[in-house]
Amino acid sequence: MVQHSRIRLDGSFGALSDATRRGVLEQLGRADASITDLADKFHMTLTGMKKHVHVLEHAGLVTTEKVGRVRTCKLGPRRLEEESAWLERYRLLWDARFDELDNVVEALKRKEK
Amino acid sequence: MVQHSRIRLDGSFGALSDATRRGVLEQLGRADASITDLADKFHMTLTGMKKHVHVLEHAGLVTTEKVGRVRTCKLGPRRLEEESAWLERYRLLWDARFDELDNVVEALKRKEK
DNA sequence: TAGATACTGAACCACATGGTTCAGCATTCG
DNA sequence: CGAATGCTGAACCATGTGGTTCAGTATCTA
Repeated sequence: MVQHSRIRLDGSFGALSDATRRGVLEQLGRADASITDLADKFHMTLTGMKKHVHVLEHAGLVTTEKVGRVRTCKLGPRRLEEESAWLERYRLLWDARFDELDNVVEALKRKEK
Repeated sequence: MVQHSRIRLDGSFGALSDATRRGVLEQLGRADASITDLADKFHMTLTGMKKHVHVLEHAGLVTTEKVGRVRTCKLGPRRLEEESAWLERYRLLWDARFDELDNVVEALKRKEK
Protein backbone atom coordinates (compact mmCIF):
# COMPACT_ATOMS: atom_id res chain seq x y z
CA MET A 1 0.00 0.00 0.00
CA VAL A 2 2.68 2.43 1.02
CA GLN A 3 4.84 1.09 -1.77
CA HIS A 4 2.01 1.48 -4.23
CA SER A 5 1.39 5.05 -3.24
CA ARG A 6 5.09 5.86 -3.30
CA ILE A 7 5.41 4.58 -6.83
CA ARG A 8 2.32 6.46 -7.93
CA LEU A 9 3.66 9.72 -6.55
CA ASP A 10 7.03 9.13 -8.19
CA GLY A 11 5.30 8.64 -11.51
CA SER A 12 2.85 11.49 -11.32
CA PHE A 13 5.21 14.11 -9.93
CA GLY A 14 7.75 12.94 -12.49
CA ALA A 15 5.17 13.32 -15.24
CA LEU A 16 4.38 16.84 -14.03
CA SER A 17 8.02 17.89 -13.88
CA ASP A 18 8.11 18.61 -17.60
CA ALA A 19 6.57 21.75 -19.09
CA THR A 20 5.57 20.01 -22.32
CA ARG A 21 3.65 17.35 -20.42
CA ARG A 22 1.90 19.90 -18.23
CA GLY A 23 1.00 21.70 -21.45
CA VAL A 24 -0.41 18.53 -22.94
CA LEU A 25 -2.61 18.02 -19.90
CA GLU A 26 -3.92 21.58 -20.14
CA GLN A 27 -4.53 21.09 -23.83
CA LEU A 28 -6.44 17.86 -23.29
CA GLY A 29 -8.48 19.70 -20.69
CA ARG A 30 -9.76 21.86 -23.52
CA ALA A 31 -10.23 19.13 -26.12
CA ASP A 32 -9.21 15.60 -26.96
CA ALA A 33 -6.36 15.46 -29.45
CA SER A 34 -4.41 13.11 -31.68
CA ILE A 35 -0.67 12.59 -31.37
CA THR A 36 -0.22 14.67 -34.52
CA ASP A 37 -2.28 17.54 -33.08
CA LEU A 38 -0.14 17.58 -29.95
CA ALA A 39 3.14 17.21 -31.82
CA ASP A 40 2.24 20.22 -33.98
CA LYS A 41 1.11 22.30 -31.03
CA PHE A 42 4.33 21.69 -29.14
CA HIS A 43 6.68 21.86 -32.13
CA MET A 44 8.07 18.40 -31.82
CA THR A 45 8.26 15.19 -33.81
CA LEU A 46 5.51 12.61 -33.60
CA THR A 47 7.90 10.17 -31.99
CA GLY A 48 8.91 12.68 -29.36
CA MET A 49 5.33 13.50 -28.49
CA LYS A 50 4.43 9.85 -28.38
CA LYS A 51 6.99 9.37 -25.63
CA HIS A 52 5.51 12.18 -23.56
CA VAL A 53 2.03 10.75 -24.01
CA HIS A 54 3.34 7.39 -22.94
CA VAL A 55 4.72 8.85 -19.73
CA LEU A 56 1.39 10.56 -19.01
CA GLU A 57 -0.52 7.40 -19.82
CA HIS A 58 1.73 5.36 -17.55
CA ALA A 59 1.01 7.81 -14.74
CA GLY A 60 -2.75 7.39 -15.31
CA LEU A 61 -3.15 11.02 -16.32
CA VAL A 62 -4.05 10.31 -19.93
CA THR A 63 -5.83 7.52 -21.75
CA THR A 64 -5.56 6.85 -25.45
CA GLU A 65 -7.51 4.87 -27.98
CA LYS A 66 -6.58 4.09 -31.52
CA VAL A 67 -9.34 4.18 -34.10
CA GLY A 68 -8.25 3.57 -37.64
CA ARG A 69 -4.87 5.17 -37.98
CA VAL A 70 -5.52 7.91 -35.41
CA ARG A 71 -4.70 7.59 -31.74
CA THR A 72 -6.86 9.94 -29.73
CA CYS A 73 -5.67 11.13 -26.31
CA LYS A 74 -7.98 12.23 -23.50
CA LEU A 75 -7.54 13.08 -19.85
CA GLY A 76 -7.22 9.93 -17.80
CA PRO A 77 -9.04 8.77 -14.68
CA ARG A 78 -6.65 10.24 -12.12
CA ARG A 79 -7.51 13.58 -10.56
CA LEU A 80 -4.20 14.01 -8.74
CA GLU A 81 -5.92 13.64 -5.39
CA GLU A 82 -3.01 11.92 -3.70
CA GLU A 83 -0.67 14.54 -5.06
CA SER A 84 -2.85 17.38 -3.78
CA ALA A 85 -3.11 15.63 -0.45
CA TRP A 86 0.66 15.28 -0.21
CA LEU A 87 1.17 18.97 -0.93
CA GLU A 88 -1.52 19.94 1.54
CA ARG A 89 0.04 17.80 4.23
CA TYR A 90 3.43 19.32 3.49
CA ARG A 91 2.05 22.80 3.86
CA LEU A 92 0.62 21.94 7.24
CA LEU A 93 4.01 20.59 8.26
CA TRP A 94 5.67 23.72 6.98
CA ASP A 95 3.29 25.97 8.89
CA ALA A 96 3.77 23.97 12.07
CA ARG A 97 7.50 24.15 11.67
CA PHE A 98 7.50 27.89 11.32
CA ASP A 99 5.03 28.38 14.12
CA GLU A 100 7.45 26.46 16.26
CA LEU A 101 10.18 28.80 15.14
CA ASP A 102 7.98 31.73 16.10
CA ASN A 103 7.57 30.21 19.53
CA VAL A 104 11.32 29.93 19.91
CA VAL A 105 11.71 33.54 18.89
CA GLU A 106 9.02 34.50 21.40
CA ALA A 107 10.75 32.53 24.11
CA LEU A 108 14.04 34.24 23.37
CA LYS A 109 12.35 37.62 23.51
CA ARG A 110 10.89 36.82 26.90
CA LYS A 111 14.29 35.73 28.19
CA GLU A 112 15.87 38.97 27.06
CA LYS A 113 13.66 40.98 29.32
CA MET B 1 7.48 35.50 -15.67
CA VAL B 2 5.90 32.57 -17.40
CA GLN B 3 9.35 31.21 -18.08
CA HIS B 4 10.31 31.70 -14.47
CA SER B 5 7.26 29.88 -13.22
CA ARG B 6 7.74 27.07 -15.69
CA ILE B 7 11.27 26.47 -14.54
CA ARG B 8 10.22 26.59 -10.92
CA LEU B 9 7.53 23.97 -11.48
CA ASP B 10 9.95 21.75 -13.37
CA GLY B 11 12.35 21.93 -10.45
CA SER B 12 9.89 21.45 -7.65
CA PHE B 13 7.84 18.68 -9.23
CA GLY B 14 11.12 17.05 -10.21
CA ALA B 15 12.35 17.32 -6.63
CA LEU B 16 9.11 15.73 -5.40
CA SER B 17 9.29 12.84 -7.85
CA ASP B 18 11.70 10.93 -5.65
CA ALA B 19 10.56 9.10 -2.52
CA THR B 20 13.82 9.77 -0.66
CA ARG B 21 13.49 13.51 -1.22
CA ARG B 22 9.85 13.54 -0.13
CA GLY B 23 10.99 11.65 2.96
CA VAL B 24 13.68 14.20 3.67
CA LEU B 25 11.12 17.00 3.50
CA GLU B 26 8.85 15.17 5.93
CA GLN B 27 11.79 14.55 8.21
CA LEU B 28 12.83 18.20 8.17
CA GLY B 29 9.24 19.07 8.99
CA ARG B 30 9.77 17.28 12.29
CA ALA B 31 13.26 18.59 13.04
CA ASP B 32 16.28 20.16 11.41
CA ALA B 33 18.98 17.64 10.57
CA SER B 34 22.55 17.34 9.43
CA ILE B 35 23.58 15.56 6.25
CA THR B 36 24.84 12.69 8.38
CA ASP B 37 21.51 12.40 10.21
CA LEU B 38 19.65 12.20 6.92
CA ALA B 39 22.12 9.80 5.30
CA ASP B 40 21.73 7.44 8.28
CA LYS B 41 17.96 7.70 8.30
CA PHE B 42 17.69 6.87 4.61
CA HIS B 43 20.49 4.27 4.53
CA MET B 44 22.65 5.99 2.04
CA THR B 45 26.15 7.44 1.80
CA LEU B 46 26.84 11.03 2.79
CA THR B 47 27.67 11.88 -0.79
CA GLY B 48 24.41 10.42 -2.05
CA MET B 49 22.37 12.33 0.49
CA LYS B 50 24.23 15.51 -0.25
CA LYS B 51 23.07 15.29 -3.85
CA HIS B 52 19.44 14.92 -2.81
CA VAL B 53 19.76 17.88 -0.47
CA HIS B 54 21.31 19.86 -3.27
CA VAL B 55 18.32 19.15 -5.53
CA LEU B 56 15.92 20.20 -2.76
CA GLU B 57 17.96 23.30 -2.04
CA HIS B 58 18.03 24.21 -5.71
CA ALA B 59 14.23 23.92 -5.79
CA GLY B 60 13.98 26.28 -2.80
CA LEU B 61 12.46 23.59 -0.61
CA VAL B 62 15.40 23.32 1.77
CA THR B 63 18.00 25.72 3.07
CA THR B 64 21.29 24.73 4.64
CA GLU B 65 23.89 26.40 6.74
CA LYS B 66 27.29 25.13 7.68
CA VAL B 67 28.48 25.79 11.20
CA GLY B 68 31.83 24.32 12.06
CA ARG B 69 31.97 21.00 10.28
CA VAL B 70 28.23 20.37 10.38
CA ARG B 71 25.83 21.43 7.65
CA THR B 72 22.35 21.77 9.06
CA CYS B 73 19.35 21.43 6.75
CA LYS B 74 15.96 23.05 7.38
CA LEU B 75 12.81 23.51 5.39
CA GLY B 76 13.21 26.29 2.89
CA PRO B 77 11.10 29.35 2.17
CA ARG B 78 8.87 27.80 -0.49
CA ARG B 79 5.49 26.49 0.56
CA LEU B 80 4.65 24.85 -2.77
CA GLU B 81 1.91 27.36 -3.39
CA GLU B 82 2.38 27.47 -7.14
CA GLU B 83 2.43 23.70 -7.24
CA SER B 84 -0.80 23.45 -5.23
CA ALA B 85 -2.35 26.08 -7.46
CA TRP B 86 -1.38 24.15 -10.57
CA LEU B 87 -2.91 20.95 -9.24
CA GLU B 88 -6.05 22.79 -8.18
CA ARG B 89 -6.43 24.36 -11.57
CA TYR B 90 -5.91 20.99 -13.21
CA ARG B 91 -8.64 19.46 -11.10
CA LEU B 92 -11.05 22.19 -12.13
CA LEU B 93 -10.17 21.49 -15.74
CA TRP B 94 -10.67 17.79 -15.17
CA ASP B 95 -14.06 18.33 -13.58
CA ALA B 96 -15.14 20.65 -16.37
CA ARG B 97 -14.01 18.12 -18.94
CA PHE B 98 -16.02 15.34 -17.37
CA ASP B 99 -19.04 17.52 -16.82
CA GLU B 100 -18.91 18.26 -20.50
CA LEU B 101 -18.83 14.54 -21.16
CA ASP B 102 -21.86 14.13 -18.92
CA ASN B 103 -23.64 16.78 -20.95
CA VAL B 104 -22.87 14.91 -24.14
CA VAL B 105 -24.21 11.73 -22.61
CA GLU B 106 -27.32 13.59 -21.50
CA ALA B 107 -27.77 15.03 -24.98
CA LEU B 108 -27.48 11.58 -26.51
CA LYS B 109 -30.01 10.23 -24.07
CA ARG B 110 -32.43 12.96 -25.02
CA LYS B 111 -31.94 12.24 -28.69
CA GLU B 112 -32.69 8.58 -28.17
CA LYS B 113 -36.15 9.34 -26.92
C1' DT C 1 49.11 17.17 18.66
C1' DA C 2 46.67 12.88 17.10
C1' DG C 3 42.67 10.93 15.88
C1' DA C 4 37.89 10.88 15.04
C1' DT C 5 34.12 13.24 12.78
C1' DA C 6 31.64 15.75 9.03
C1' DC C 7 31.58 17.16 4.92
C1' DT C 8 33.24 17.84 -0.03
C1' DG C 9 34.72 16.89 -4.81
C1' DA C 10 36.02 14.01 -8.53
C1' DA C 11 35.35 10.04 -10.96
C1' DC C 12 32.73 6.33 -12.18
C1' DC C 13 28.54 3.32 -13.17
C1' DA C 14 24.04 1.82 -15.04
C1' DC C 15 20.06 3.52 -16.49
C1' DA C 16 16.40 7.16 -17.58
C1' DT C 17 15.04 11.37 -20.21
C1' DG C 18 14.09 14.24 -23.97
C1' DG C 19 14.87 14.61 -28.07
C1' DT C 20 16.14 13.25 -33.04
C1' DT C 21 16.17 10.42 -37.73
C1' DC C 22 14.90 6.71 -40.53
C1' DA C 23 12.42 2.88 -42.06
C1' DG C 24 8.49 0.74 -41.81
C1' DC C 25 3.11 -0.57 -41.48
C1' DA C 26 -1.82 0.27 -41.60
C1' DT C 27 -5.50 3.14 -43.08
C1' DT C 28 -7.80 6.37 -45.82
C1' DC C 29 -8.59 9.11 -49.94
C1' DG C 30 -8.67 10.20 -54.89
C1' DC D 1 -4.55 0.79 -57.40
C1' DG D 2 -1.35 4.48 -55.77
C1' DA D 3 -0.36 8.21 -52.84
C1' DA D 4 -0.84 10.60 -48.68
C1' DT D 5 -1.57 10.35 -43.74
C1' DG D 6 -0.82 8.79 -38.96
C1' DC D 7 1.38 6.16 -36.11
C1' DT D 8 5.13 2.94 -34.47
C1' DG D 9 9.69 0.90 -33.38
C1' DA D 10 14.56 0.80 -33.47
C1' DA D 11 18.64 3.15 -33.06
C1' DC D 12 21.21 6.92 -31.74
C1' DC D 13 22.78 11.09 -28.99
C1' DA D 14 23.72 14.28 -25.15
C1' DT D 15 22.60 15.03 -20.71
C1' DG D 16 20.66 14.04 -16.11
C1' DT D 17 19.77 10.84 -12.12
C1' DG D 18 20.68 8.07 -8.26
C1' DG D 19 23.80 5.92 -6.47
C1' DT D 20 28.74 4.39 -5.28
C1' DT D 21 33.97 4.70 -3.86
C1' DC D 22 38.04 7.09 -2.82
C1' DA D 23 40.81 10.73 -1.56
C1' DG D 24 40.89 14.72 0.40
C1' DT D 25 40.03 19.16 3.81
C1' DA D 26 38.33 21.25 7.92
C1' DT D 27 36.94 20.96 12.57
C1' DC D 28 36.32 19.20 16.97
C1' DT D 29 37.88 16.41 21.06
C1' DA D 30 40.82 13.93 24.17
